Amino acid sequence: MEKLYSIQEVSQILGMSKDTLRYYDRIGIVSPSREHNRYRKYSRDDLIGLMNIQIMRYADFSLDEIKGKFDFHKMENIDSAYGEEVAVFLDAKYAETRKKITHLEKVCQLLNIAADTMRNLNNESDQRLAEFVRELYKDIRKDELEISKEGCDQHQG
Amino acid sequence: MEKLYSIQEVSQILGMSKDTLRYYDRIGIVSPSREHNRYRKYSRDDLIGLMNIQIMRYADFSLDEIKGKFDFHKMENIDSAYGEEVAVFLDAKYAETRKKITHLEKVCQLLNIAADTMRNLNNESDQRLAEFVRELYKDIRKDELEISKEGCDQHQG
DNA sequence: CTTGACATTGGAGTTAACTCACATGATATT
DNA sequence: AATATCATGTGAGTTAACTCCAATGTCAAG
Repeated sequence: MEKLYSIQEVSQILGMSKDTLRYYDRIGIVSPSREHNRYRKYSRDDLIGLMNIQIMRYADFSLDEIKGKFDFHKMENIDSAYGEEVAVFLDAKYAETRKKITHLEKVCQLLNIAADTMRNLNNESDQRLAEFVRELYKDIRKDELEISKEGCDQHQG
Repeated sequence: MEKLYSIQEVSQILGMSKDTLRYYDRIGIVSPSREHNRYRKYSRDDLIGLMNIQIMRYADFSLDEIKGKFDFHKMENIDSAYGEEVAVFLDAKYAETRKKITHLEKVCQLLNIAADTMRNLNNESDQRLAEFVRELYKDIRKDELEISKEGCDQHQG
């Protein structure tokens, strides 16, 4: 018979608060078995599930996504169709993440130029900042328009 | 006399909702002058302020940060001490942003390996994923510990 | 049998940056 | 005057992922 862990033990082992563990139970993400006294008892599999969730959260998956796509009861019997479905999902997340990186790279450039401008206040750096911001602003507006094309019925009140 | 813009015009020109503009007024970020009928009338300076805010939001500054550090009334008379203060602030934001990028690069790697694993289910890719996750998990826990060292009194319920 | 440390639940509070609903007032057109 | 379209302020709702609280139950030790 395998060892079962109390909520306190799991909290310490995995570094998540007891409230979070109870929350995950509530929303059906990891629901451990119970003792006769209704205390939660986490199995080794529960711990592994929780660790997987920590990884997914690190990878910026929402709890909804985790619940929808990575139900580990489904995962037991993986057929290749389901495998491919998940792979496609991961690909999409990858693309999304790359986009975020591109965005943040631009932000870094902006911050760099702006700090420089604040440090040595001359026309040259001023111009450079202004130019960069102009370019950026075009991008921002372009993104906005794309969004309102897809989602429709924004900003027209 | 310069042209003044109604809230509707500003909304269309800058692509922000009227509610957002009213919200910014409420919290004192951009508060335009009023007509006798209490309608908001945005000056050219107000528009520039709003565009600056759009840029800052793009750069992931919170409205609080914007309000605190980039009050454009202060900005009028920039002394070099204030300039340096802002520059330091921008530097910190830069470092923070670089950290985020590093994080997202790891996420990309993870997603890549995971998708690969889901596509061709063999021991090799399995191992690679497991290994990568192990490394990642160390990092995650390391970060957590650092946070609870700084902020103190977390996770010990 | 009381004390203390643990556990349970349900529900409310937190955060940021909006977003919406509503009752009402102003302006322009028919 | 009626209508349509704009504006106003206030307060409440939204979102995700917790986080906190209060009332209560369980259990081991002294």
